[in-house]
Amino acid sequence: MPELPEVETIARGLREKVLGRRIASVQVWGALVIRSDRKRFATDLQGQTVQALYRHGKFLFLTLQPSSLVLKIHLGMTGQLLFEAPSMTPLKHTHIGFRLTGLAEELRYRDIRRFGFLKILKKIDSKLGPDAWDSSDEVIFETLRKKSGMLKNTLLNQGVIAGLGNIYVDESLYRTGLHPRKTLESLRPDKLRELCVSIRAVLSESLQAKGTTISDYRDINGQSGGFDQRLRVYGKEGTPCRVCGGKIRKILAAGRGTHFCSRCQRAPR
DNA sequence: ATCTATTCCTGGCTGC
DNA sequence: TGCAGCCAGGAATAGA
Repeated sequence: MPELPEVETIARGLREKVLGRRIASVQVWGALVIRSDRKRFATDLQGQTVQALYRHGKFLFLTLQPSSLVLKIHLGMTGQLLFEAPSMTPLKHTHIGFRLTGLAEELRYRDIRRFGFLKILKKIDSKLGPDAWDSSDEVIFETLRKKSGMLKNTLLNQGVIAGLGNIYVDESLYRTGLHPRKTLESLRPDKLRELCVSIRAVLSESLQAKGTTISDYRDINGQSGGFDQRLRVYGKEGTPCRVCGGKIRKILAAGRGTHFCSRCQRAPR
């Protein structure tokens, strides 16, 4: 499932390929992933040049000229952006194809579970908090300092900090020795600082490995990520903690499978 | 303000 | 081997 490092990896690859190119045509095989006016989708995009590509949290924003419209993309759980030869029969669950001028391959959006979506907007919208990677440590620290609630809930909330998903929240909390059900307001400033450092370290390491491959994540070249081997708690329930030998457990928190070390990460109260 | 439950969806896994 | 049932979860939304 693509979280910040995976989406950033995709964004970097995409920029190289699509910036400055004009969208020659748009093929729609499955319109259900389009969350704006479906009738207008292809015609709005055709003839537009991709001026810039931004990532904010797990969202991608492609700004288009001359219309100034914005194509907003979220990959959900299983969304993939792939470059394939137009002659190649689209893989099952491929929904949209973009032909770009001067590019032999076609950019295709594939999404098995269809939790992802594409949307055309008049301008970049943002209900998101500061990006977990692009913002300074100070901004992340100050943002979290003003918040309350359970760590797992708050860190997953994209309106607070944008980009963290289930995997990286669990991994960050593990590294800081914090139980996912602890509250933000119960943390001393130095511990919160430590959490911020852990978040950045996990993201940095995963980005270097080009992300984690869980489910169907692939970058634009169809490559999977390499961070899987560095996961310490996510998907490791029942195995011993590498630090203390305690048992890694899995509970439900914030409606998500939540992994932690029963010894390193003490439950509140 | 914060939290939980629900909806969307399909492939993979479990158990019989 | 087949198949039913369950599980995974990001975002949006309703309701507590």
